[in-house]
Amino acid sequence: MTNMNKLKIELDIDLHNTLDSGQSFSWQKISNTSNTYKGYFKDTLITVSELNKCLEIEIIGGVKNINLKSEFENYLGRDPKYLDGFDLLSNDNIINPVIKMYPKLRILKQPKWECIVGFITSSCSNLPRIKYHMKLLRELNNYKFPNPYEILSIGEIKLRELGFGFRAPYIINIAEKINNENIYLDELDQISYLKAREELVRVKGIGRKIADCILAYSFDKLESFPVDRHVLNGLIRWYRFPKKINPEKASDRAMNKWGNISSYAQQYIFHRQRLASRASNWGGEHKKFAISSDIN
DNA sequence: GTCCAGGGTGAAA
DNA sequence: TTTCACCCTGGA
Repeated sequence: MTNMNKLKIELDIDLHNTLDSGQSFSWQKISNTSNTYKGYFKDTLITVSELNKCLEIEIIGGVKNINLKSEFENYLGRDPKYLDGFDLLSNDNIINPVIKMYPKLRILKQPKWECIVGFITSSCSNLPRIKYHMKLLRELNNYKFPNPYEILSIGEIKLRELGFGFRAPYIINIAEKINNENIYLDELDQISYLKAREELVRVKGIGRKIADCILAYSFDKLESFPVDRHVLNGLIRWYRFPKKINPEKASDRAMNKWGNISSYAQQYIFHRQRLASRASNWGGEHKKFAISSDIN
């Protein structure tokens, strides 16, 4: 007898570094030893397991009338190896070893609204806390992620009670905008990266970094190069960007270098920087990356 | 107990 | 261009 709630997808993907390292705030590893993640995909509660060159998905709860296979496959984005300009990355001394280490890392195409709320929430916070806040929003709304209208009825005061702090009015603000302009998100999808970014940055609470994250991780605009403090340090350290360059200028410069594959360049640099700092926290060197191009 | 930083942003100096 | 407040939490 087969379990109707289980299905397989023939994709070879690094779940940990794709689902659970900063792009998305929906996933929780179910145990330290497994390679299984649990979370809501749209409003369907599932577990995803990384098996030998394929994924096994099980529906646990929530909305069930969904074409999970094709929608989840779309969510997982595209294999970067086949994207235009990938050789720019594999020929890069700094990035090449990271690709070798994380060959199955992907950039997601997340549901837009949830991604927007997530990254506004991320400002000056940390991963566990962001995930906790996003979970609270679902719990408040019968385990469906509240749409803009529902966010408005929750209201700023309640959001502050939940711990969103200074981010609460920002979330209300964009909920109002989207609630008033029904097609806003679809329009952003249609226009160029640059126009979409200009539009997002006009919204109070969304600056350059958050706009870039949203465009890269849910709008499939891979020209985007989000610069946070880790990536900024990486660019300065490995690419000799000026020591006092500001994040926006650094992002411009990086986009200029990596063009339409910038978001992947950013992910690899992010992972490299994280590993390097983790290694130094252990008091050791990161041997795998101790190559001649490593400056200082 | 105090201090500080955590994938930022916006307003004022 | 630089500085600072904004919420809240956990660790030093």
